[in-house]
Amino acid sequence: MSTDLFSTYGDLLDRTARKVKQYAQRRFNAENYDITVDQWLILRNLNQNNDLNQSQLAEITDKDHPTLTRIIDLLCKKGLTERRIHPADRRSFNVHLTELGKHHVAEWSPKMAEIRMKAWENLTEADYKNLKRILDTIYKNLDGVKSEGTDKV
Amino acid sequence: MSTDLFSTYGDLLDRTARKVKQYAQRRFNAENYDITVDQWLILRNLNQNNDLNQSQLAEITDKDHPTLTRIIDLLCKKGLTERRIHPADRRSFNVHLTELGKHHVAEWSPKMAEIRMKAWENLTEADYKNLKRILDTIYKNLDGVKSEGTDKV
DNA sequence: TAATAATAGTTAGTGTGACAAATATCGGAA
DNA sequence: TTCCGATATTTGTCACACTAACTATTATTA
Repeated sequence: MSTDLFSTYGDLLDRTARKVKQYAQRRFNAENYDITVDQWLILRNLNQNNDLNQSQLAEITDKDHPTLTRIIDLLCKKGLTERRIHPADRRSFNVHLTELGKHHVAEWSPKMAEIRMKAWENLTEADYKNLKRILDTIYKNLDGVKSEGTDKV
Repeated sequence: MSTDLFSTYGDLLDRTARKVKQYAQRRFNAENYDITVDQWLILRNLNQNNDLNQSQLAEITDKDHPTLTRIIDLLCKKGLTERRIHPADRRSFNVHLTELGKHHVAEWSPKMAEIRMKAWENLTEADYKNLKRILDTIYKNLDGVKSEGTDKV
């Protein structure tokens, strides 16, 4: 494969991901939803699977632990989640979506879906499937190669 | 189009872009290249088009101005670039790739290309073209809608 | 049981992104 | 010439990503 042709896919991905996030955030702000895109990701996952501990939540949402710690801090400050001590393991917490949290997820979900759909104008379901396949392949190609060539570090 | 099907493309994009960046950064570190992925993007663009001012550079690289200011600060600290006063406009600088900067671009480029290619295993040129078309369409769909619905903000 | 390893989570440091506001300068109109 | 709206860059603040180091707790095992 030609090296040149593929040389900038990383920048392309980066700039598109940023655009998507930025667009969503602006729409959130416009609706006076006091929430960030990443915080919403956590809420959405908690809504489907409440009372996970932070490690499980980090796994599901592809966030690293320090990042998740801070996001949970912010969500707790807003009263949308709370940390409940794990009955059997005092090292870990169950992250619990509060009633207020559930309320906002229910209230905001329709608009969130609408906001997301904006990106798909002029694109088809086949495009989506292709995109998903390609991105998943890229992810897998680069995943789990943490130690490769890192002997000098 | 079904709303559910497309609901998580944002997370998919975000996580893939992060993986690509993370992989590249680890390889950079493994090679003892004292540079970040975003700094490299700037260097690469300067190499093709030296002595742009920061606004032009921000435009080309899709960085906002404050971010670019800080990246240039870091590159200047490393001696890879320097700010030269614009002969006609004292508000702006020409960002100049130094000899050291040029040297590193030349030295590092082959490895950078190799690192980028890793992501494309099991994928074809047609996949790349599709990916580019889809991401560009998404970008355009969301671009220039800054003010839409932002009346409350 | 005491020492050790592994796990859950937090904190700190650096780099980046978005946004708002400040500063300096430029260019044109009154 | 002076004023005023644009332009170029910087600074400050908050949020997130990644690494490394740290605390507390649990599990292992000698």
